[in-house]
Amino acid sequence: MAGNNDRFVNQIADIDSDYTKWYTDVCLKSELCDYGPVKGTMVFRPYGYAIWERIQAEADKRFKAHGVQNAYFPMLIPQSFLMREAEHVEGFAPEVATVTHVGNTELGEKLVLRPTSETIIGNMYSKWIDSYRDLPLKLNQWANVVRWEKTTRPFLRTSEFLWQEGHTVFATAEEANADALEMLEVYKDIANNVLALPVLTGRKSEKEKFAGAVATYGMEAMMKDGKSLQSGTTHYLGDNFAKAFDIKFLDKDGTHKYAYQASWGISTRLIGAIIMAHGDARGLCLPPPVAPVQAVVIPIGAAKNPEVDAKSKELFAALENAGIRAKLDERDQSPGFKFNHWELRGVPVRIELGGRDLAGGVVTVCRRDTAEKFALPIDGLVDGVAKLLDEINANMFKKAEAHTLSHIVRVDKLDEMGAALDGGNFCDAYWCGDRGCEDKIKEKFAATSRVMHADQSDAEKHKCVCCGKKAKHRIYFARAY
RNA sequence: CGAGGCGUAGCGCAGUUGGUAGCGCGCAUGGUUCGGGACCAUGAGGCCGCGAGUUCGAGUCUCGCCGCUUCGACCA
Repeated sequence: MAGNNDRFVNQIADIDSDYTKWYTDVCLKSELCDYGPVKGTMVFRPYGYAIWERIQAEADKRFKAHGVQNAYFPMLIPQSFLMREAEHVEGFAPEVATVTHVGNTELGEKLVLRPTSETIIGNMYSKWIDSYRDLPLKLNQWANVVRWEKTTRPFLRTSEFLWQEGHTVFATAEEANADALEMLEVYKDIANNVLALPVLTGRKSEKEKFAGAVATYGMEAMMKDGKSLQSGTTHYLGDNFAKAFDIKFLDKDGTHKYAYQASWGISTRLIGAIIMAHGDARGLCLPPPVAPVQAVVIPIGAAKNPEVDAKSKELFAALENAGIRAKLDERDQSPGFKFNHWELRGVPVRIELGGRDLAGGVVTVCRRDTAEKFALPIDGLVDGVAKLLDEINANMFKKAEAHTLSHIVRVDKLDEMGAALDGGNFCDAYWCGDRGCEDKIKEKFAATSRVMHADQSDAEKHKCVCCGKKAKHRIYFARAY
């Protein structure tokens, strides 16, 4: 099924034998992105950027519903800002790029390219917040950030990447922590319903926590190779940054208090998640809500059949008018070429229209997620396609969820972990909470703790998978990107 | 930053014992085609990563450098 013609079998690497190569092939050959001239940087091509724009639109809608407004803060941050929060410096220092010169003149205070904006936003918030009446303050920015990573991969890890970072401020610790948890649910909603991506959500271990946070919560998605991808994080920052940046407000009781903060982010890494969770031997498979092209109309034999030509134009216009992102492929290429072209690019629905269809008053429809081909009547086609798009989205989620659930195994003994991980599984395990055990598991199996299980009720009845002492948490261990 | 691999056309590669560069895909033009990657003809496209050395002669041998990449360590 993969290759109709031997010549093209190798257009993208085989997904089963070389997943890594398959991934980069899909990224590049479906024209999502390209490598930038500077190592580790990535160019978003229009097709890839369009996916990001869809994610942005869906996220903004939800942020707005949570009272969040968009704003923008500068990319250049005084180096000293980064130093103010001890854990924060330590965590980010190794990967921060610094601007030292302008022309030939050395700068008095060096500037860093933001690796994240807690510091500069904290600096501004301290000016803007005076009273409890100014709270809560909920801002979000869509921005680029720079983190100079050693090894990079398109979408998953690049020296510069695009994301959104929400920064919220509250009068109380409870509200701030609740915000971090609420936003995690928003992210889960986006993952599930926009990206058809099942995720595990929960609190992260101290080791995996954001540098400067009191608590970090994350959502983890399982890729087709069984590795986990951290797909979004929310942080309860306590008053750590408030103290570092002097964010205080005069409360109702007339006393000055430090504010409590949360921050949260999702990035273009989500596009990598889509690729790795849904892609197959034919390439990309895009969930309809983010697909730049949801349905492609392919006329067959239009050059010799004016009716086909006219009808395909008419159907295309009808789809567009109904708000379906459609495309009419009238290129002078063979149908098979076009089929493969759009399948590689993950277009959810293909509509074939030829003389044979026309005679029967139907079109031939092929859905990308299942490869099923069937006829749909031309009358009412727009509704049929709209329904099909919803169904595809639901099915893609179901399929990914089934894969995820069937690849989570309970592991009670350390020596079972290696086999479980090698089999592409997440390990559902109990853990004593000690960093030493996490380190040991990392060293032995190259796996890390991902997020804590939603159900912690019986954790203390069990023993740590690593050291055998009384467990504190139920948590997932997995190999991760 | 440690260990391996690789640098030849846009991409993927071949290049025998040293003799001045080839294949497939892609691209361009014309024609025939069009229900799963069409075919024919013609054509464009190369600082063989860079720099030294050996040689009458280097893509090929030697040394140095640079770049990329896979696996580790570090991370959204």
